[in-house]
Amino acid sequence: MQPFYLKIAIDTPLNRLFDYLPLAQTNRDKYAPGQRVLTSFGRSQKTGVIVSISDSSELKPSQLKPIQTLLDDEPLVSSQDIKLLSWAAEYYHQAIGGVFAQALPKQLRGGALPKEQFETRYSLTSLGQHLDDARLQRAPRQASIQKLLLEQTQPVSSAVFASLDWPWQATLKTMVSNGWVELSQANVDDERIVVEADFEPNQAQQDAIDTVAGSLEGFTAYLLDGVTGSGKTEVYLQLIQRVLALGKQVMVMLPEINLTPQLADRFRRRLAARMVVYHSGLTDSQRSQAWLKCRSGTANILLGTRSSVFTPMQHLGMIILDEEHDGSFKQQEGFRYSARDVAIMRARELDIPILLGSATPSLECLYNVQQKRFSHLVLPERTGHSIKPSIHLIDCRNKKTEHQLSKPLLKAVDDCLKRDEQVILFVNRRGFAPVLMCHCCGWVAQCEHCDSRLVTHQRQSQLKCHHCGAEHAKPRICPRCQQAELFALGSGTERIEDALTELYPNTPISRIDRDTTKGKDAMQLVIDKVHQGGAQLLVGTQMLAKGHHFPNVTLVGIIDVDAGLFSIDFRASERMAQLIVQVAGRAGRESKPGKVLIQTHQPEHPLLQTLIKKDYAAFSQDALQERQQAQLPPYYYQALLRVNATDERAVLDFLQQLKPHLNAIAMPQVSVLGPVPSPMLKRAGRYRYQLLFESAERKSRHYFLRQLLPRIDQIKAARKIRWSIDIDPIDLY
DNA sequence: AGCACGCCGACT
DNA sequence: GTCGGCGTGCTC
Repeated sequence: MQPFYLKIAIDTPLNRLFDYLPLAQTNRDKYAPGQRVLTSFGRSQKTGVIVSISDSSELKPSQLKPIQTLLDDEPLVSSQDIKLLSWAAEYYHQAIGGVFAQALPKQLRGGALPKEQFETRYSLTSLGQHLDDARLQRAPRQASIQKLLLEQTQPVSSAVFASLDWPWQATLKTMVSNGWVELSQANVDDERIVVEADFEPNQAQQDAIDTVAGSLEGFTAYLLDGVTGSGKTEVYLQLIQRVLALGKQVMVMLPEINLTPQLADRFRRRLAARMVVYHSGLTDSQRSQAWLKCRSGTANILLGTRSSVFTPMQHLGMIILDEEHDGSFKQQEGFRYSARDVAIMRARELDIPILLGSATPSLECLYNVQQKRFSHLVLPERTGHSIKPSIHLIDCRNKKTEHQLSKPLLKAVDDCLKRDEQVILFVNRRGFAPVLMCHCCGWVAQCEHCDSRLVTHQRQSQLKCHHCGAEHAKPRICPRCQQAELFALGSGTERIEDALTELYPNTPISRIDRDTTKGKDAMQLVIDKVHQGGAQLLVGTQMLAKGHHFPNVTLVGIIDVDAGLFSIDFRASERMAQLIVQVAGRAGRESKPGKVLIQTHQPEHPLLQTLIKKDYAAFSQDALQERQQAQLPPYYYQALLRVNATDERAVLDFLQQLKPHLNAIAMPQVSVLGPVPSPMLKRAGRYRYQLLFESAERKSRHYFLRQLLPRIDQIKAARKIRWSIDIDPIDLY
């Protein structure tokens, strides 16, 4: 018999597949790519996924071990998904085994049986519906259960009995054995009644629906561009209905967990569909159940966050990704990827449409629209439904401010509070102050683990690194010169909150940032408080810009917009504009449109002017044009090579040896920025350099890295140092 | 990445 | 003697 080898993806940082022998006396047709296997790997045991089956191996048969167990008879991962995962591993320079591990829920990764569990549903039999009154009077518990079930029009889960304060299980069991209550197995979350009638779309919505519905077969990326309240969700709903009618599944992705319940409710009221939600808040078994139900087709709608982009779907017919511009679609640590871009790739491979929705589209997407790679669907503002807030700049040049609050802003706050209305003050920075400095010697609190400055958190008397999460007690004296003259520079939400408490001692103030909304219900408590109405002040970070609408807020103050205009990060001004538009959109209602005041020292900045005089669309056009005129590409692909070692010379030697290689493979489209000057910093006895690669072309970046990485391996000095590569997943297909 | 092996100095 | 520090090499 011809020997064959199993190429297996195993969860290890080593970026390669591992060859294993099949079990003794087994035939080749027992094996298929996508099956999980249990292997002995090194000294430990690991589960892996068969990626391919091959006639050859680079290792001698004596070096190979057989697998220990074949866990699946049928492939758990489809060949299309194997292709997608292999692509993602290569594209994001990640170890393939790790990528496969991420794509499987924890239980399945551990080798659990891929068995769907179905919830039991209860309904009355016709016998149970017409029980004798006298008999029920003698059995009050049975009567209560019958009453609950009589109210239902379809079989229900045991959740309906939750209101009973006695052990209903035994009584129910009796009723089942008497033939009064019937058990059935349920699909997922399909216990719903469609209460809302179909909505009549307006012309723009209808046009968008018709355009997409006209080409449900075949890949197209659509940018659905519409301001808050223009009815994007309605377009989604109608298109979902059409795809479901074809017997296919739809994947709907949102940037954050907090946004899922709202949309899930809306789906339940409108769609008679079998929906599952998938996000990091689920338990392990909920996750694997949701995953399996998407895979088998038991569920036909998946509503999920970034991590759900790899969920297998048997008959996926369309992908919808809402708030396309949102940074939460990027996984920033570990396996760095952009769920938006993976979703686009997935749609392309499956040859199905993908809808990217946003009120403030990213420049990459708008550029792709310009290049005719994406199709642009615009929903204009709906008249009379939501009124555009008025935006004004406050020129802060040469003006006195009280804790960064200017006179005109405070005047507007006063007026607003007098009218019993509410105010949002937006500060895009948590904590008390971003810099802690010594007045005597100029020492600045720096994080020793990374290159950022430590932020003062006065409430906990701590210094925190917002980059890597390091925390220290706040020192009382300067660690360098021992003088007790430390002062906090700049302000974050805590400091603005303090200033407001002083200025408005009788007005309720809520602070909304990651620190105050950590608890399970903390966010909901704040929202409830705000919805009670009355004069209130809300201070917060970008959390305010997402999800919740505050109808009684009529004034939005943006404390400091200048940082967004001059950051080295080329995406800062775009993000700033998105935030202004989003925060503004959260406030006011038809009868009381919001007013937005922006404090700035750059009132004549052209991008700011365009944004306030026109709108986000004009701003983004200008921003793209500005880059073109400066001969800059619309966006960059970035990669960061981190090099560190125990002594500085080793790093310098390494860089010296790397230099000729860089010269040999450098291409005009790729610039090597670095070593980045500042980060030559001592870090627990280690020295560290960073090389930043920038390229405007995806192809050249990948070519470059593919050439470079093996050369790094070749350099002997590399053995003495550690290096890692980090790729900013700002990529489109 | 982990983890074991092995070589060397320090200490009961 | 032997405990443990970390430099080196390996995982099919």
